[in-house]
Amino acid sequence: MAQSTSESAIPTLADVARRANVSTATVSRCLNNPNQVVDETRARVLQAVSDLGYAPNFGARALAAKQTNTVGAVIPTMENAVFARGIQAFQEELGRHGKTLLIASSAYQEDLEDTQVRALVARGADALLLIGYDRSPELYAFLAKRSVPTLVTWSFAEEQDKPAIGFDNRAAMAELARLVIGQGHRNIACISAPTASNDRARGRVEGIRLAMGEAGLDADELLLIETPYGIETGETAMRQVMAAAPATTAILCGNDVLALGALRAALEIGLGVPGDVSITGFDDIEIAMLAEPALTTVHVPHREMGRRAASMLIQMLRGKDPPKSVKLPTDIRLRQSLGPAR
Amino acid sequence: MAQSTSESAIPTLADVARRANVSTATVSRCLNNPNQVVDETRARVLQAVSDLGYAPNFGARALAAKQTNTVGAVIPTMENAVFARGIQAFQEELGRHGKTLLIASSAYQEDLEDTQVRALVARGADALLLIGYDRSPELYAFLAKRSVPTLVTWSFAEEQDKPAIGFDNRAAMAELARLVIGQGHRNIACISAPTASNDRARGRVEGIRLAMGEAGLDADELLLIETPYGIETGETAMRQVMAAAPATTAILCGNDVLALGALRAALEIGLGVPGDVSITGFDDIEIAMLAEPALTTVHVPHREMGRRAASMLIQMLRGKDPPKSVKLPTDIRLRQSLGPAR
DNA sequence: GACATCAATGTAAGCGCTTACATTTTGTCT
DNA sequence: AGACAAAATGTAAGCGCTTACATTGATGTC
Repeated sequence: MAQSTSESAIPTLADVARRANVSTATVSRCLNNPNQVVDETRARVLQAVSDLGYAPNFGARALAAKQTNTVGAVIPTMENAVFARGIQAFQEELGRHGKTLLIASSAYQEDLEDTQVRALVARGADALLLIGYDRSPELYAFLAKRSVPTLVTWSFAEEQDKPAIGFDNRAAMAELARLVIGQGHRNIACISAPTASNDRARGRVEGIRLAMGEAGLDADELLLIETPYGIETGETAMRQVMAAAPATTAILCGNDVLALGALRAALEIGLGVPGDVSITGFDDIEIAMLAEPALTTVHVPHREMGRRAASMLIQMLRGKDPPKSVKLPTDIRLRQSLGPAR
Repeated sequence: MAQSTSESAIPTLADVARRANVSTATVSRCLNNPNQVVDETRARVLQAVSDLGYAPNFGARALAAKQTNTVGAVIPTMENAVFARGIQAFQEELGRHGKTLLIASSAYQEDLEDTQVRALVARGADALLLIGYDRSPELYAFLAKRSVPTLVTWSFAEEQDKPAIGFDNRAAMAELARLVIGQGHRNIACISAPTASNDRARGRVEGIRLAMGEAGLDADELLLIETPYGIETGETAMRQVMAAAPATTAILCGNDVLALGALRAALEIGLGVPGDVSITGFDDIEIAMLAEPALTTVHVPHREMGRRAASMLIQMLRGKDPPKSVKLPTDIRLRQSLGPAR
């Protein structure tokens, strides 16, 4: 005594077929191409499905159909509201097309990202969303070999040939830096996320240097502090900046969270913002506007990016010609944390 | 001409076996129980694996082994920093035990949660993490039938028998409300997330009513506005509150984000906080401390909750006796947004 | 009425892996 | 050196599903 319709074990396609008095093929068709099956039969099958509480076995399905309707994404962290938002939009759009999203996080570690990408592929991700360009050639080669459509996002660089949808971190930050310099600031510091294997952070720093150069400042004089993502770390970095270079009047931060930390540290130290020092961020997360003083920052269309990334990936999945990369516009949100140099 | 070692197709176990001159069983063992294989053979196999760029097919593996080392989680949204943080910790701990996390989000919709849970199970999730208790009996029945270990989190209620790790939303909010009332507030309003199918939100509202009752206030007089998660929605709700009941002196919000919105609206309307009205939150997200004035709120140990949830789930997976539910302590963070009634 | 056509359904061959069981190799003991 | 146990490896049967191909039966045509 083993298999039987009434067993309490997990029901399979065959159980459903038996109960509905049809073949497994018909059940399968009911589930995947309902209109290939005549109404009456379909009703009977669906009834059996619900009677039994049947749910298809994903692994078996993937194995047989050689596709999973699953898209994978590896993001540096979920704690960053920015990724969270973009990914949420990405997921919503995917859902609209019947695709499921698998998320993994790399904790900002390149080797972990490598592992996660492979895990996602092994899991059958039909396509992948990756943040930024920076990763080992081996990984790219692996992806190419498995021919997994891959879309780079949160970054955009003319010189890269991989499909991407993002924005020009360098140009956006340069624009902001020009504004800062235009306010008379000459002693500038930057608090950035670690730039190793993070082209976005690197691009932003480069943007500052670019604007400094244009203004006749010595870009090498930029005081740069790299520190992991976090309000606390931003605070600490800010203290270091002011200890190392008390004459600093403007601190451009690589992202809003770091900027928020810097802001807090400034107030704690007794520095007025923007009276004594100006502080800027990047990303324009919701609270940037709520900070006291409100944070001048670079606004990025995260939700749009997420949504369009999904569309592009779906298009790639359909085997269309590789889509041309998209550069999304960013714009500066001028708020109180930036003022003229003292 | 089709299959062959040098084909550019995706390599399978059989390809590896052929190249290493062993059987597929040996390759499988090398990958799963390395010490069952003699060193020399293993080296040869591993070499073949890397030569070929082989990665196991997850679906096939799940199908054959009947387990996936995957844990699923359905969260209401990723945009809420609170879930993001807890889940991040959850994932880290799972990773330490060789498990992978699959995340799905329900957008705060009960039916979507149902769908997602089933999808996760179909995908082979060996266990599930769910937020709060509220969901249909059918879903619970389904989970029981498939015998998927399930852990409820972010909530804790004595009267529930499902394994859970969380905190007592009602008691925590009641404690805060007592403090507010202790400051002389009598005209109290609450801005809450929608309470339908959200026992956490409901518990928090109940907590306020409880404290009001204790203090001899009429709990029915509590002005309650329900609105989705968001700073903007919090702002709107705050305006409604003050329009409907200008005498209100304290607004208890169901979460920090709503409170931040309320705070902003208050300042816009020209109300001093806490001079004219006091505002409190719940969750103690990072920015609660940074708001101006800093937000009085209930601190919740999210990371610890996530970490311990992972441990519990792993224990459940090992088939240990069902773990007893855990109630984590919360504590009030008194900050400037709460002051005596005017 | 015989036959072609087409829609609905059935049959059965895998998909890539794990694992129980069978077989071979190695090592140990007398 | 032979016998035997243990270790290493091989063989092959599925796991639950999709799908190419085969079969059946209805409908329409001349």
